[in-house]
Amino acid sequence: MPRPTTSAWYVFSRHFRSANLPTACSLKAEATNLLEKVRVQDTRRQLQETLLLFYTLTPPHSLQVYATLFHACARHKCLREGISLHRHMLSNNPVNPPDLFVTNHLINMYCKCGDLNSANYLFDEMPNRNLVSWTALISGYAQHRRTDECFRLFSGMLVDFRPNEFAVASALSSCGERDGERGLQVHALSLKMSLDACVYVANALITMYSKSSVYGVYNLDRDEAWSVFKTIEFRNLISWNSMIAGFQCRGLGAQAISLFSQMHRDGIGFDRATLLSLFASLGGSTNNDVDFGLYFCFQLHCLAIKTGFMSEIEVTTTLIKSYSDLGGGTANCYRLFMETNSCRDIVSWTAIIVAFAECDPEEALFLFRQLLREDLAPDWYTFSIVLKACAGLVTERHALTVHSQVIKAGFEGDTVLANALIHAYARCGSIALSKQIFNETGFRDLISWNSMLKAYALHGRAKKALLLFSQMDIQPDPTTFVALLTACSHAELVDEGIKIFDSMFGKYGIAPQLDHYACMVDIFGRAGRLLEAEELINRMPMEPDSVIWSTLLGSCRKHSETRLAKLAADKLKELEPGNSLSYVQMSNIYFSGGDLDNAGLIRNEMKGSVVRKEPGLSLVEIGNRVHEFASGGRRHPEREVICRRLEELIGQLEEMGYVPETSLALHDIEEEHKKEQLYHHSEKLALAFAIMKEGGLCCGGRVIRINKNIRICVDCHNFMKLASDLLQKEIVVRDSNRFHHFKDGLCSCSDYW
DNA sequence: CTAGGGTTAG
Repeated sequence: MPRPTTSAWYVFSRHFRSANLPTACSLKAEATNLLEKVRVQDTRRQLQETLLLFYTLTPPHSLQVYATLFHACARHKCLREGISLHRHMLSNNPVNPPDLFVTNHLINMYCKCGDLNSANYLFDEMPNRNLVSWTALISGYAQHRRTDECFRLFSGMLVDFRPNEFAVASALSSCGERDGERGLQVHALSLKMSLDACVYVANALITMYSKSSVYGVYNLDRDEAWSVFKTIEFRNLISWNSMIAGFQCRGLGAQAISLFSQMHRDGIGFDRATLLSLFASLGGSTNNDVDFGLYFCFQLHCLAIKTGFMSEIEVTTTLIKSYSDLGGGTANCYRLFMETNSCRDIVSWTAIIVAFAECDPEEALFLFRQLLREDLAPDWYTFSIVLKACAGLVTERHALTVHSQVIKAGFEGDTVLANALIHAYARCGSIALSKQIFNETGFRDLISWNSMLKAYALHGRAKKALLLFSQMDIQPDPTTFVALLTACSHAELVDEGIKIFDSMFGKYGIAPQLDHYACMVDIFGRAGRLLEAEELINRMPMEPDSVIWSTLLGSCRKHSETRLAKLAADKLKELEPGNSLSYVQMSNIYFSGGDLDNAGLIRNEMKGSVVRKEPGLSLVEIGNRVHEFASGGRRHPEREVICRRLEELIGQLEEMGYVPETSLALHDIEEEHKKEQLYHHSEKLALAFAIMKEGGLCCGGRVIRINKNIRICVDCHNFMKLASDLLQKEIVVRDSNRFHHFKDGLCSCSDYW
């Protein structure tokens, strides 16, 4: 697709680049014309070059030119450039009183760039305002989710003006997820004023209804956004884009794609906004699988390359996000990021850190350090995602560092960042720091409470969680109850759990979802009340998922309940054929029950299939370096020494009464081999390594932290308890499920996990 | 000038 604006710009810039300034200046009239085109499609970089050129031209300039440039600054969110242009205008074209037209542009520019204070100031100082001034300010507040101010402004406007379609549209655009009521009122107002047929209003209605639609099973026939879309007589590109974005924000990727194909068939064409919504809809979709998403992501990526849209940083940024959401590989994301090269900004940096944050937090932090070396200031988006990466690391060292950077950057006390810190400190084992942040946060939202409850649950502090819940001063949501029920299940609080589960709907009107049923199955199951767990599964209003069955299977394993275990394992195999748990657990159950034949059968079945047991991995951090241990320890270069230290330790522990739990191991090999297998579980190797390198331990050498990818086994649990006593050290193990704080021979979980 | 359009914690 040819890009006329680009070629026009190049004619202009050639004269400029070749330093042929007289020629360029003589093109001043033409320049105005070209500047007009700059605002339509060109990139931020081209705007910056245009501004450089503009400053070489002799003033005075027409206000029209300033207005055009302010518009371009607004579109590219170039606040710094906008401010210098504003100053330039004030010193070269002093107009008193300020021109209404240009001031409206200025308000728009400051709004779009996020400087609402300046916009508001200009607005207040205006001797007279028109509808556009009001509308620009309202949409500015709308874009920054300041709903209440929007409606105050809107009512203020109604005093002096009869709203037109733009004013109504901006009022609609200010409605957030929870402002459906107000949205309806504005819709009614637009009907009264006969503005509802106007495409501007209809487009805003599509967006408003998409955002505020109720959750539940999606039904196209009951989609208000869709019914608005269908009735628009003359749809424009924005109508289509808004509808695609509407599907996107409800996670309906397949619908977004099918609307796009219809667009294509109807010959509508598309722009970058279309692509942005489409990519986002594929990444965050719930109604189609990953293969579908990756397939269309790739197709659209090709389309974007062919049509030249990959030169736009926004398109690349959102594509990075989609590929990372769909598991398209961090390497691909990184390649895309590298291609952005010259126009990288803080948002694209944040996107690439997002791509790494969960699967490779260390790489994410490495990227963050690289970012700090650039001339870009991390914003609170960046910090929140970096803290998420910190939560995936072994020690709180990184979280502490980032915390100090958050303070230096002036974001201290920000609720979102406080929430991220609560989460990060808790995940790194420092629940005291979580609580400190929680206490010091001036404004706590639902996520703050949920994060703190979750932190207590993770550390098995059920009583504290329940106490905190009783102090909660806002409406809980489904996540609140997941945290509470998890806490109960980790502390054998069966009756409390039942009470909470019943109160969910009875007292708070929240219908239990799959997560909550899984927690209840866990509560019953761990406590050995397996029949009650089974009964609950049978009367669930929805189909149990793999989490429910693997939870039940785990409980059956703990209480050697073969019949239910077989049922759960079969269901799990059906739902997740690749999950090794259904084989491993079943074989263990048979084995510990002495049924070697069946145990062997299952193991052979597993060997014959493609399913492989997830290898146990433990991470321990020594002297600012993370060391990874796999079961058997073959990977580590210092394996020999570590094994010798471990054997020495085992000898000492055996004197204290440590008996290897060989009966629980998976293998029917020789007793000695079994022991060997157990001895070389990754967390034991990690511990041996940590005490070998004792000098370099963090936290004053008192606490050893180990992160594990799967649940700790009974034997390692016994081992850690005794080791904490022998070594007089606190050992903190985070497994896939929760934290275990071992101290003086005891574990914080009271052996119930 | 004003409707849609990149990164966001549990």
